[in-house]
Amino acid sequence: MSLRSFVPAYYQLAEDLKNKIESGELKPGDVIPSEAQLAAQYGVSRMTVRNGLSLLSKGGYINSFQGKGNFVASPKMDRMYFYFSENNLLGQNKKLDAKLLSVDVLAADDKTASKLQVAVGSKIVRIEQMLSSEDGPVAIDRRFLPYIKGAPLLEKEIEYAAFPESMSRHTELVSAHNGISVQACVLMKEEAKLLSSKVGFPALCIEQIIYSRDRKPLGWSKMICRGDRFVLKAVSEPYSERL
Amino acid sequence: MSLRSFVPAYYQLAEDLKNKIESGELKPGDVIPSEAQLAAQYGVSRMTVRNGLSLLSKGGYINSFQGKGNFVASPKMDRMYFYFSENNLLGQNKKLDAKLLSVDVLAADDKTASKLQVAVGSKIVRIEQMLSSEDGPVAIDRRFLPYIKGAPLLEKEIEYAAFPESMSRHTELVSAHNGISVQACVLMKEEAKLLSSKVGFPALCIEQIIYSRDRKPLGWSKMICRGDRFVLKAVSEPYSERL
DNA sequence: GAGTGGTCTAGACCACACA
DNA sequence: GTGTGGTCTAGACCACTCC
Repeated sequence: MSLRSFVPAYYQLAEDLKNKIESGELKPGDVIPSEAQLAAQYGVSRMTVRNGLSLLSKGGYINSFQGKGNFVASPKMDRMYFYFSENNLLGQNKKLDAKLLSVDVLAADDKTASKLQVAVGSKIVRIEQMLSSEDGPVAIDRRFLPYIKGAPLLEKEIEYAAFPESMSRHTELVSAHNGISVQACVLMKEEAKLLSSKVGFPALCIEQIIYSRDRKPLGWSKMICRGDRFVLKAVSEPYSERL
Repeated sequence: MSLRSFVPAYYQLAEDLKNKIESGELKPGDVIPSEAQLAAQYGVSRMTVRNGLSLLSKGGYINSFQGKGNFVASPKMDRMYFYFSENNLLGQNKKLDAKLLSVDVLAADDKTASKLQVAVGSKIVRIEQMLSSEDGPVAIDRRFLPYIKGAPLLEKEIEYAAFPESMSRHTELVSAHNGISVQACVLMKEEAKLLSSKVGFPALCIEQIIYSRDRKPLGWSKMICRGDRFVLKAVSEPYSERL
């Protein structure tokens, strides 16, 4: 290639094509010039072209079909992403403050045992905390963990009381993943009191189960959020993975 | 390489390393053998190794640092995603049935104008529909679109009344993206009636704004979902993008 | 058969990190 | 300086699609 600026050639190529896609010059379904053509056009080798195209592919801009060509993809608007950690539950700027309310060791009841896939009556740890923003109380979070003596998870869990945060801190130790369900509910008496709200007011119930790499539940969290102070936001493309 | 099976070499390498990561042999933070070492070890060229590593990188299994090495990544448990379209709002198996209630052309009030970034009083289309599962009514969806005569979006929109579905059908024409917010609310009189429920019962309010590629709002949807029949589920790792 | 993307090689030079 | 990943080349053969 002749005049190389500071950005890699494959990146320039990807940017060029991306711009053509976003400007509408290349529409979804359109075929992209063949890799050989692009290589000639940009004066680079085919591997460099492929490097650029793989960027676009990773970003969801194009799809490749062997023997046919590279085609502009339709944006997947049905797949939504959001972050779920204490730093961004309420948006980028607002931070939540976590206050530990209680830590108990108790026997698992039916529901908890089923969620954690342990025997009914086995020892579990319950951690209760309150999350507040500058506006006041936002949510009550109750976590349940199997009581495993000496498990690093447990000890740190009690020390720093923050569910997804602390869990992800431990993923240095265990590869894990995470499932969330969001439901509408209303505040019960105790929750309303803790959240300085009123019984029957709308709330979000966010349940979270964290699994180990072999799909065993490591923890179960149930968060009750004041409806007026909590909004869950999601977008159809990853926040960071933009080209 | 000597004995090649049916899968590409780079893929085998990626699988090998993935298994080592998932089995715990390689833990998050661990460094992976250098590309040169892997190349020698597997008897392939360095580019082939890099091809395999890029798979792992794309899948979030490893991170690369120039001059340092490739490292096993910690799973990002704070990044959640879910699908939001009528076919999977309630899970994979349940399908929602959409019933068109009304279509009107009216003048934008303050709120709608602001959401759609149009002038107050300008013409907009309002489409109201009810979504039901086999269990009965689930949600009321109200959509607002700028009234643009002859816009393909609008006409099809009225024809097939399904928000994310129909919108994504049109993304063959316009690259677009999508923002959702989820809030707790309670059923108002009219909604309760339509949903065969009662005033004050918990509900989810899901607002969705679809943007064109130049970030102009193309549509605004506000969905009121019966709390007892609607659960939003999200997970921390892609279903499909697995290695 | 001609054209496409998929895989792969055996080198090369560079930018960066670390000692 | 040595080792690492990042970029790039100029070829090659294969599998696939379409004619």
